[in-house]
Amino acid sequence: MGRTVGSMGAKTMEAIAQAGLDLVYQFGYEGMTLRQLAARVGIRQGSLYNHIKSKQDLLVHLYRRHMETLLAALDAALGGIECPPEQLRAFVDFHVAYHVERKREVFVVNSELRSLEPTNHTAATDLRRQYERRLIAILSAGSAEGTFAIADAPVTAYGILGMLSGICTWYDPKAAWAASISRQYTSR
Amino acid sequence: MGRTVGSMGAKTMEAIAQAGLDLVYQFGYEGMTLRQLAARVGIRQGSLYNHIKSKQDLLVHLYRRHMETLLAALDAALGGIECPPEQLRAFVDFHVAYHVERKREVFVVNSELRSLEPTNHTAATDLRRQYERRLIAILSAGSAEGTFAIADAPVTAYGILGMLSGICTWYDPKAAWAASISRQYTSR
Amino acid sequence: MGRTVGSMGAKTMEAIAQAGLDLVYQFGYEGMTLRQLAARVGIRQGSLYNHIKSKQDLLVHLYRRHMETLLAALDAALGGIECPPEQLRAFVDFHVAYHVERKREVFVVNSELRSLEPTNHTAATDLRRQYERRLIAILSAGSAEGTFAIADAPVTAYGILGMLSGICTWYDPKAAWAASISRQYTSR
Amino acid sequence: MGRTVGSMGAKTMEAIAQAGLDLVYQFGYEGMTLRQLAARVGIRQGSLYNHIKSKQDLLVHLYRRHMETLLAALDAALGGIECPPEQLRAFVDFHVAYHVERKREVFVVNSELRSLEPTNHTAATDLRRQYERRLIAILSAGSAEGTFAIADAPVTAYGILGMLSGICTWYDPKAAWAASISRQYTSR
DNA sequence: CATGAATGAGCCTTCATTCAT
DNA sequence: CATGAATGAAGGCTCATTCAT
Repeated sequence: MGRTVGSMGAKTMEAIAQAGLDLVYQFGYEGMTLRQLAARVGIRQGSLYNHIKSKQDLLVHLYRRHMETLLAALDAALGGIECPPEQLRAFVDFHVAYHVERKREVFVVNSELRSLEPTNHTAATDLRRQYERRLIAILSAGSAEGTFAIADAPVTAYGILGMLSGICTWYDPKAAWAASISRQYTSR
Repeated sequence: MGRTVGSMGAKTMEAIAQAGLDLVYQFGYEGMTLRQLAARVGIRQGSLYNHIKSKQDLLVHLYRRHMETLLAALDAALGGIECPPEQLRAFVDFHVAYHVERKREVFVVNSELRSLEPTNHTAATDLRRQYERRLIAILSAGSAEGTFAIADAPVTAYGILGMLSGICTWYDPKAAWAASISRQYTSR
Repeated sequence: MGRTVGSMGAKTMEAIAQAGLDLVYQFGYEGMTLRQLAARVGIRQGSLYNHIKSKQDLLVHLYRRHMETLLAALDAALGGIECPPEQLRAFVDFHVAYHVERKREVFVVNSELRSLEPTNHTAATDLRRQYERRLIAILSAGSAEGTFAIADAPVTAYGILGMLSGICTWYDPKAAWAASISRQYTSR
Repeated sequence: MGRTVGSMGAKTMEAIAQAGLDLVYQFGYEGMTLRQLAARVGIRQGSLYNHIKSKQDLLVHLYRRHMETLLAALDAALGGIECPPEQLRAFVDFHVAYHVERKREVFVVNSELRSLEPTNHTAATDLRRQYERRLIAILSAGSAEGTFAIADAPVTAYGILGMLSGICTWYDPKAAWAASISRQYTSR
């Protein structure tokens, strides 16, 4: 019965990823169903399997997509900056700005790790570690040149990331008080 | 047919709540099953319904139990303190200490709100609001007496709670660096 | 909601096995569906899983049931007979009579081995080997006492079984010519 | 989207039939899938429909191919022989030799009749009946000339065919004991 | 001819829930 | 109170088949 309105060949996968992210954000991975997903995309349930291998595969796709975009954007943000303090400042700026703009992705990535099967869990954790390594490298370089007085670069890195992520949970650029916070921060 | 090892009359409900918390923490509300729960408690699936009305009812129970304990403990922590600055300090101390000790409950309560049906969602939100009101009251009192220079007590309260909750996501009393953080904080 | 006409507790499993055998015989293991099975038993599809673990488990049950009944009946048929020639005659009588009476079971057991998963396949083959060993033992004993002049007991056993099974594929006690065959055979 | 390695124009249908026979033999008609078939042939699933009309059509093709080859080979084997006893001997020789060499086809044709839809079932049965008629004719001729003392040619024919088919289920020319059987038989 | 993507029906299985015993 | 067996709904996934490109 051929192709129907609402399906556009190669763009279908993109639509699946988009709708998938929404649904996982809204209902959780276990809570969403592929029937919902298909309905949002505008295709029948079975057709999803022309684009993903399984429901789990969709989650993996979401993870990988997020992490790879994140890593690429970070590299772009740090590009050309040489001295560690500036790199650190750029890292912090980037991290908060990027994560605050993508609350859905961040929430999904943080709360659905438990739904990844062992193999995929490992792969996802590896990607995250690559991101952490960027910060560790900055801290190590600054420590080596004597600019940063830190005892242990990895431990410090985890501390910084934890605190920054904490910010992302409560900072909402559209909230009433965001303006005042922003003013204080940028007046450094 | 008769009672089995593992079920001890009145203690069964407590076991269900305990195991239920573990499972929701581990797999999420949608991800856990009543089969698993019954297995951990040591009874059959149908027997659960002698103690809970439904799966949703279990989640509600978990929420209520957590919030009521929290409110009671807060009242105990604030009891007898009169001046707002001391109350605020006590609130902060209490909040962090309490939440850091109950990461499982906190995680569940924060991430499974979406799984509460509308009515229960409202009830849970109401309980949380009671907690927030305690802080708002402290801030208002301090503002009224001129000790705190804040523009808007509720907004400030949400900001403080968000930041404190942020801490709870990364602070781990058993982590390598916890000692040094703790030293800095208590030496105020 | 509660128990319905057509389901009688402990007898349900027996009904499942009966209907299951019919269906596998009629449509093959892959060709039958659990919907059909449930319909024939008079319960809903999901209720089957209170009695079997899976569709595969049903097939395994059918195999085991057949083989264990067969082994027990064989032992009963050979009981008390001492001399190998008489044992052999009893074995042949038994084998043909038993298999001709259970064409459905025999067909299923012979044609659905390929649908058994590796582990179950092995288990089924082991049971069959037990049956063969009974015949091998008879032949060996007869050979040892000099009554049978055979070069290799196992090989002879497989030959005999193959030929007897061949008979079961075409001999039909209800067919037009069965009477004359029977007359010839019993006139030995 | 041109043509791919593995598909060679006109030879594709032959490859489909070959692979189809293998798969039906291995998994049964219901158990095999067109995905597997396409994979073995080296084309995509949809491309199969350039060569077969449906899955059922493949099975019909397999049946027809087997039966027509069989009938032609039988006619060749019987060609020129005039006297019924010699014809009967030739028929038996041919039947066993041919079927023993094509165990896969024979198994499929015997065990998948139930998967043929009514119309095709009839057609297949008709072809088989043509084969049987050859034997019936031989028996009738022999009976008419007084060489064979048989009461009913068709019934005798079915009996002979059943027994010969029985042989084909256990006789394996590559088995350890085949040599001795063969010696006995040919020394008639 | 081959392909990729779509379809709808159906499959096995699991789930939360109920209730007679 | 606990149990075993039942229920209906749903879930993820596969299948044969179609057709525009």
